[in-house]
Amino acid sequence: MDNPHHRQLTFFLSHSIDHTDPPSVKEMDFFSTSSAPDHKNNTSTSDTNDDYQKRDDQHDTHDRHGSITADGSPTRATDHHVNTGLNLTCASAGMTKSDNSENPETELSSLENQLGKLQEENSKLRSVLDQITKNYAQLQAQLFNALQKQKLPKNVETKIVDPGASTKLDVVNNASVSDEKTDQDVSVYRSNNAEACPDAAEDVLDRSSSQSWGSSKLEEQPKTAEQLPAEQIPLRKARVSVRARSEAPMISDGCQWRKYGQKMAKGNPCPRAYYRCTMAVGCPVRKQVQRCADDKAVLITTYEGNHNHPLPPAATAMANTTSAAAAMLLSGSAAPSKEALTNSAGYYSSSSIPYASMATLSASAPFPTITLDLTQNPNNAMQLHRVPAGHGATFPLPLHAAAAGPHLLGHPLFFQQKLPPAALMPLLQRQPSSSMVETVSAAIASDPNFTAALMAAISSIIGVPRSSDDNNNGNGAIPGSPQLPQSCTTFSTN
DNA sequence: CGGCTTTGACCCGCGC
DNA sequence: GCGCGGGTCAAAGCCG
Repeated sequence: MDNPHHRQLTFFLSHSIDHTDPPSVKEMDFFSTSSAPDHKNNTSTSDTNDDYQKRDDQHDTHDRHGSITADGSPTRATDHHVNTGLNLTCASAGMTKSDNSENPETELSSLENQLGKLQEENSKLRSVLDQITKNYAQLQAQLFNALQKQKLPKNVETKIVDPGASTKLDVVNNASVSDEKTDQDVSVYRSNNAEACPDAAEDVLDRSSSQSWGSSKLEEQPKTAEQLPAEQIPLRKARVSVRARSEAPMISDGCQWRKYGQKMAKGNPCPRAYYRCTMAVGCPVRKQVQRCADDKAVLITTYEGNHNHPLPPAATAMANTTSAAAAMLLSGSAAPSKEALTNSAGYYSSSSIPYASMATLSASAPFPTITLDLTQNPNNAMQLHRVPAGHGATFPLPLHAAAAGPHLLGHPLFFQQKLPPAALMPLLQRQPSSSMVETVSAAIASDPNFTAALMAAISSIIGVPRSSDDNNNGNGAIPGSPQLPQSCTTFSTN
């Protein structure tokens, strides 16, 4: 459990921050079980936007630095619901019981002193974050320019896209030989993405790379009236669905939505609501919100399209998350290797793969859909959600075979229908009404394997072994950074 | 009054 | 061709 984060921490320190004197003690505290009580017990329900924003900011900071013991606000630390896997705690380094036992005044001043130091450190980290944000914006612009150049000749673009798609199909075929529907499903998938709409895949990727969630307006090239429809239509062929437990009628993802329709879906007593983004005129992003027929506590939110405007920080995490998922879906890099597939073909037969991911392709799926299932708690993550036979084939599609700790690792990615998994859910379960943004981002951020897979996806798309320079929320573009939410923005949901 | 929700109608794709 | 279901439109109403 700790290892992945330690790796993240180490990586970050070695690449981005000017730590003249690495605060090893503080880092130790982060992962120290003794000083980091299980924050699963934190059950704060205050979830105002303000709180959310704070946590979001804080979370970003943790994701990036992993070495923040506190941000100067112990209460915020305790309010932090997101299981980042860092065992974050408000306990300060060196604050032991023995220290508190005598000389209350001395102790108080000591605490204040420590608090001041923590606040100072926090401000430093924030300034670092600001710098990273700026760097990110620059890199994003550069990436966009590079992608634009790369896309110009269509055949070249196709060249980039097709290998990924074929790889994916091959992988699927090999991984699901036991399912007779596989070929059919694959064919459907292929037709949906290549034959029926030859430009769909590349368009999707185009959009993904140029119109990602939260992408800056600076990146938005003026589009002609003819270009827009051509881009948008294929774009909406791919979707990212997020399943989460929530009592709220709609998860708060930081965006502004306007409801434009509601329908009763067949087979589900709960109506499906249709929303479109209203944060910018003409934003093509839409989402569907519907409760799961089987479990009404589960809210299924399906995102479609890419924002054509900057997103507020609170919205970028979700955007990044869905972008990453979509990127993996579209790039065909979700499955790193056939070997990996083979190894996990037993559906989590080994407990050494706590949260293996899997994917399904459905013949009934009108478009490729990737589902982030956040409804599973770690204890259930091993359970396999088999897609009903009538819904298509299910193939294990491990995004990572590495064992993750019993926390937030593993992101079940389902291609249409559910792909169970993951370990993200305990958070939402504890705070059903809270935003998913932090949960999702925390989970993904905590999974270097997912990030690695994403990196592969990105590489397959742009043909450059680049890691993470795209982050709409201005998250630091730390090359090779395992913090997925900070790295996947460019290749977004469709 | 502007923005949002509601809701019935309409369009379109798909399967039979 | 027809029916069904998903998705969208747009008028009407509501609300701050």
